Amino acid sequence: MLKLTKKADYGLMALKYLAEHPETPALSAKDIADAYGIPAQLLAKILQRLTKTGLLRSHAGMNGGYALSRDAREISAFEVIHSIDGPLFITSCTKGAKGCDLTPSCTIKEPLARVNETIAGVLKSISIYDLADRDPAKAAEAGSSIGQRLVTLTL
Amino acid sequence: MLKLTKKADYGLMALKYLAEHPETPALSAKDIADAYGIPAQLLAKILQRLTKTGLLRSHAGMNGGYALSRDAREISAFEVIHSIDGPLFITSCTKGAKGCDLTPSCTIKEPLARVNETIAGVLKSISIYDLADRDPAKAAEAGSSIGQRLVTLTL
DNA sequence: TGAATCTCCGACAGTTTTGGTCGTATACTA
DNA sequence: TAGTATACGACCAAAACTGTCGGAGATTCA
Ligand code: FES
Ligand code: FES
Repeated sequence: MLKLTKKADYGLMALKYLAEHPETPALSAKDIADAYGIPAQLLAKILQRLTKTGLLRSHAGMNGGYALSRDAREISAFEVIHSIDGPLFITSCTKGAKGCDLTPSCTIKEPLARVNETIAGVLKSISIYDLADRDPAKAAEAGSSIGQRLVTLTL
Repeated sequence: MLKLTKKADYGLMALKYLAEHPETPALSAKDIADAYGIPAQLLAKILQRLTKTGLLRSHAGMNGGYALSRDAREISAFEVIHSIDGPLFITSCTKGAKGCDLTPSCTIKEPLARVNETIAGVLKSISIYDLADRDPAKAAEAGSSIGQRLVTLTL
């Protein structure tokens, strides 16, 4: 139904939270989970996956936790979603592993792949920083035009 | 996982097929299903839904079947997907019925809604006609630049 | 040393969503 | 009236998603 999983949602929330607390050296999974009221163990697993893909840096032991491995501006929503939900593909037949059974007959795939790319492009153009709360003052100062991105779809 | 359902896929295929056969007054669900090798009964249900939402016109009885209710250029992929998969979109908490349980804490929803809108825009800018096979000659003549759409994302 | 805190990781059950089937009622044509 | 085709709802099986548990390793601090 073209919606991202709750896990990816949680992951984005967590990264956003980390981006909003750059001063702290690390935040534990429980800290973040409590902040949003989401299952701690589940979030832990999500953060672990994000660590494995290099978006986060982890530190065990007391006062340990997770921290962004790069600047929030350098982490795209696409990377997060991709890390958690795996390769992102619109077409129900994931071309990755094995082609769809009815690949020969279906000629719809190619144009949809373009759409897919476009959506990926949109997601790639959004960084965690974009998601994080800006100063209300800043938002007011800039009026409504906080940011704009142009995406081209070639079909 | 951000992928559209097989049903929507089937629906798009079927419409594309209808768009490619404008001469025939109507095509039965079985005809189309056979052409692509997809379950006939399932496709029938899909076409019925598309009929109910006004994208198709149906006709029972012998030599009956389905036909596009408008020009293929006037039917967007968005409409098809929306008809089949229901009000779609990104955020795991469907704002439609009832807000998510943790709506207050989650500040990530608004920016994602913009992304959502952008994707919807992409889908809306694509018509069944765009999906249908063009004459190979035509494609060659026009070179690679068959069509381009611009989508703006405001965040 | 050892207790406390935290990450790491696989396995597992409960629920929801999908994909697909069946049976039947209805509409239209010849 | 027989044959074809849509309309619709109930139903089921398989897959995906969400969330939980239990244990194993790191790290810090007393
Ligand atoms: S559905 Fe698999 S190739 Fe189109
Ligand atoms: S997950 Fe429900 S409001 Fe964000």
